[in-house]
Amino acid sequence: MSTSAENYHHGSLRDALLREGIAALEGDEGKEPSLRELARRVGVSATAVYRHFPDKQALNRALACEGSKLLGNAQKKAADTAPDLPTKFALTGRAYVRFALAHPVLFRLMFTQGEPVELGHEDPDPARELLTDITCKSSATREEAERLALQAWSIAHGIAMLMLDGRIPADDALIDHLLDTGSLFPVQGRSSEESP
Amino acid sequence: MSTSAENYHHGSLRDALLREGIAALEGDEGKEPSLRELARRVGVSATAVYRHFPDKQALNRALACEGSKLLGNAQKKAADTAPDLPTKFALTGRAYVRFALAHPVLFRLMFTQGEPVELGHEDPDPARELLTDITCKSSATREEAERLALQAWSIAHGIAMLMLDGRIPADDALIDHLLDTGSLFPVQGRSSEESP
DNA sequence: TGCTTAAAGTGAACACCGTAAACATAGAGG
DNA sequence: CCTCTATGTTTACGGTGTTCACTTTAAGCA
Repeated sequence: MSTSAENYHHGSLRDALLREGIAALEGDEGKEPSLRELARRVGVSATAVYRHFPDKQALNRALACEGSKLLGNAQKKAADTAPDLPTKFALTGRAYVRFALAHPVLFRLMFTQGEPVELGHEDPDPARELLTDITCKSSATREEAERLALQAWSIAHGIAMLMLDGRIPADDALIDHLLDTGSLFPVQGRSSEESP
Repeated sequence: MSTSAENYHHGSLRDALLREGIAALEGDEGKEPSLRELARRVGVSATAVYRHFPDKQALNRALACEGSKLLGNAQKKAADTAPDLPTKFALTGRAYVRFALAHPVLFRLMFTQGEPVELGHEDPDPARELLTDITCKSSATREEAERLALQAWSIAHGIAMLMLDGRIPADDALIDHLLDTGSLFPVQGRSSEESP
């Protein structure tokens, strides 16, 4: 009797905390749940959490990690529906901003954590990996590709944050309008007419 | 004896709170000071704050407002040193990101507030005003100018946030590298061949 | 099988926090 | 001079993250 069920010692508290934590973050309440509140929901004493995470920040980091995976999946799914590279590029950015708007608290948490989240052991943020992957194929030099990736990331992140903070109307059309850099990013118009 | 000195009834608590608040936000401690801590620094009981602000969020909004003025000044100063429009555009963006890096807690506070800060009664964010002012002079249509302004704001804000969150190295050279949109934003190369 | 042991969960306690309510004081104005 | 009101203080409540000493439980070894 020790497969993975929730028994006396609750079995897998860690997983339950992460699950309930993500659920709470995605819920409509605009605030991240307190440690005690989370423990309450899982049906466990507050201090039990400390058997699995050294402190609240560590819990948050784990949740942020979970969020990064979700974002990565959303972007990958979006990219897969696109036929060509420019479309992939555009849809990836759109998915990024939409994810932020769909899960505001989680998205904020993912970036508010002190250090960048280390997902697995070696591989970095899947979102970023996908992005550089795309730009690499459409730029001459590697430096140019990296710069393009960072610029694209910055503009998407900026749009997301400004919309989250109510500085810019969180309008779907506006997302595309701002992300459609048109003449801006060369990747948009270069895949078919390569050499100038 | 009631000019503006700090007397028995402390005179101008409101101003003192704002002053000490900004000082605390600009200090090296990476955390925004608690209401009680702030009151302690000013030498007043915690609940005295509530005579001047309905709650902590209101205090924060006032501090954010103060911060917006500081940012506006920094940008204006940067813009004034530039001879031509493209340079103004570039230096404004650079000042924005540098301000964020120089005052991380304050900058975050300015945007984390629920609603956008209303500075005076009518006039909006001075930073944004300056920006649209610049893009208006370099774009054909008003729509094009607004889009350009929002895109520029987004990329600067994105860079600032990503650097603040440790996603991107907070490197001065990198700021310019990413902000130098070069072929990206048309305003860069248009001021000399524009017909006024 | 039974004993030991370490992992996992508990409750009480501490120092904070934001906020509310009742009370105190000082300076202004009739 | 005496009152009134703006501004401050004390006390108190519920919430938080975290520590500590304690109990329970399951697993491993004799």
